[in-house]
Amino acid sequence: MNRTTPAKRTTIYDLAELAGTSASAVSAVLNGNWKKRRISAKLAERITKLAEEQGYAVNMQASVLRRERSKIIGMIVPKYDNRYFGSIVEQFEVRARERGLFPIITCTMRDPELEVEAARTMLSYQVDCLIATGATDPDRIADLCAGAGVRTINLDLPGARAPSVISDNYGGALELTRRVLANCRREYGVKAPLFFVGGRGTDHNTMERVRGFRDAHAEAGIAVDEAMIQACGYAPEKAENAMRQLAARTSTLPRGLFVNSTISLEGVMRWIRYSGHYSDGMPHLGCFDWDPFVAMLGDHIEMARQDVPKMLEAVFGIIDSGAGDFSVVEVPPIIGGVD
Amino acid sequence: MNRTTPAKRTTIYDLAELAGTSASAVSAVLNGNWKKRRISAKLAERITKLAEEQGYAVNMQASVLRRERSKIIGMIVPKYDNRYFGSIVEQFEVRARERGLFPIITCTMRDPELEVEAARTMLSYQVDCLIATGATDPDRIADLCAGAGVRTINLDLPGARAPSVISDNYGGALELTRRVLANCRREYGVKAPLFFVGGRGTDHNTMERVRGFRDAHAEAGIAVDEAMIQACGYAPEKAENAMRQLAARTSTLPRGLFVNSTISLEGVMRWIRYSGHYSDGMPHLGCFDWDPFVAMLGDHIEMARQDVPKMLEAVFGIIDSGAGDFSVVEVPPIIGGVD
DNA sequence: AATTCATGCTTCATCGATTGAGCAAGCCTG
DNA sequence: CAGGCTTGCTCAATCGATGAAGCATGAATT
Repeated sequence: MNRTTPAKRTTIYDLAELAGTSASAVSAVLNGNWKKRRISAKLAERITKLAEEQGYAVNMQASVLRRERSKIIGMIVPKYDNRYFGSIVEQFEVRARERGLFPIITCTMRDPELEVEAARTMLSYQVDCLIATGATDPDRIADLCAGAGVRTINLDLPGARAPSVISDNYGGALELTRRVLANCRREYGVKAPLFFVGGRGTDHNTMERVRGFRDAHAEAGIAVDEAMIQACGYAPEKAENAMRQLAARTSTLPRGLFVNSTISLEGVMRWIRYSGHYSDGMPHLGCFDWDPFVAMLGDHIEMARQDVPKMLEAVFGIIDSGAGDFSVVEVPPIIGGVD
Repeated sequence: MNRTTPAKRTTIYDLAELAGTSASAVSAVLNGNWKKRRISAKLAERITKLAEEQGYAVNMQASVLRRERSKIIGMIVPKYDNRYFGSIVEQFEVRARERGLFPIITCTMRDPELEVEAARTMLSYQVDCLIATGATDPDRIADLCAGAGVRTINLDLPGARAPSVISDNYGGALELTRRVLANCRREYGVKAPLFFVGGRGTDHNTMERVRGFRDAHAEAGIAVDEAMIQACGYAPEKAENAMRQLAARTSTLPRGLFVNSTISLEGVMRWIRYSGHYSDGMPHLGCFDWDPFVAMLGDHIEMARQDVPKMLEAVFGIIDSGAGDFSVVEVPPIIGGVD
């Protein structure tokens, strides 16, 4: 099709020739600072019209190369398979565009190697700022960026070498656990510990949630055995497996579960449906994360919905203010049952 | 922090000086074609080591500016709020990286203006190829790209001026409708039409699904009234509203519904839960799209899961082969109940 | 000894946009 | 009418990477 005419793109030089002026004037007009450069309104208009007619589009590579700031903002994100990360990404894009920044996002499939690789690539593309969302090793990324003089902000999981914006995992888990314990007491009259399943025992969020989980039990005067806490990973299969193993070693299953993400919940629910256990009645569930369909699964479920708008507001607050301290902002999640 | 030392990035010139050689040699070594350029293995190794030590990263803007192909591949996508688009984006990234391409994705919030704006921006960033996913006006985008000599491929919704990869909407809807009709007949013994809700009446996919819906009814000898087809838009609120209106004008609600996306289903389910209707028993549902939690909502639901891996295989097949004809590839969705 | 050839580099123009410096013409001002 | 100021532009260097062309050096061939 276009093989014959390789569609040479219009440049400012082409426009300059057509307008009988210099590339410099064209550039000034097209990037809006023609007043500063004392270009007449007449010429400005002529150039603008020509550019439109010719379907001119700046070559960002050339433009970025010359300028000192690229106005590109990067984000790395683990997955796109749940509403939490989905809305983070959506809001990130909206807010970036509002500020005239160009967002580039890359998904690292929860692979630590890919995370670093992705960060490096983004630096190659001259991002002005990089948001590391749910990164396994945020400090490694912060170091990489510091070496290139690029700002980093951690989101969802905190780091020590850049400002962080996270959920109040402790507070959220504390309240969530309280509610599920109360639900169990109300319906079944039991005062037994819940089973904590999902997440990585090494990550900050999971540790904080476990702490909240423990404290809520302590408040209620319920002892929690080590075996009742299985941070087996986030994947559905892993959570499903943890449930299977739990069932294998206890005669009476717990009447309440604390599930550490919707993704893990996927596995838990699958197991509940197909294992035949809990046929005498659904256990009370608490899920640290929100999903609209989970909310419809029944009245036995409470969720902690992380407050994505507030979190992103905090992130861009840091960006806009240029704050440099490595503090951690904790945003309370919204706790509720079926909405 | 780095305010004092603006962290001047290392360039090939810096490395050249350190290695006592020329920038040209450094470039040749670092981008791998030093054999072609007859650089000695000794020098190559020295430069490589130095680059590593200095934490050198190519400036892609400069590199892309110079080369004729950018190896950047763009995708525009309507939303990240459902599993379908989420997995499209994930797989797109994986496959792009496999081919040494740099994926950039942008979400247009189903806004036709933003779609065009986003396409224009991507062209500015010199994408080699643009995938328009679920675009309202794919041909407009195709024209823009053609003007810049950039390939486009339509995904999810077809266009006339670029190759397209879509689901077999007709076939999927036909089979889905058949199953829901059969379920209704089995459980309730009724031979009444389903209610079609969600989607945009103007888009190809919805029209094809309506066609499948109609043909399945015709097969079963069931007449379908115009009012039973409400392509009211995708948003949950719109679907919820359509249900409300349906209930307001009929005395007996249909025993089966065809819901045109999980997003619309969100609204439908909400209405079912809170309106008080259907308290005598859930209607049989068919949903054109898949979600793991929807699959757990009960045994009254059938889903058409669009085959994302196959679709992306087709997309990259077209990219790899360089095919130029504007044909439409239709990939059959996977139909099933609770998985 | 003269010529050819391979090897291992360096030089320099180039991609397109940006911007500091500079220049010419017109207009005031004293 | 000389000197200064404003207006409206152009020139040319620059950002960093790339690759065609060219230039030494030494080895091989005639």
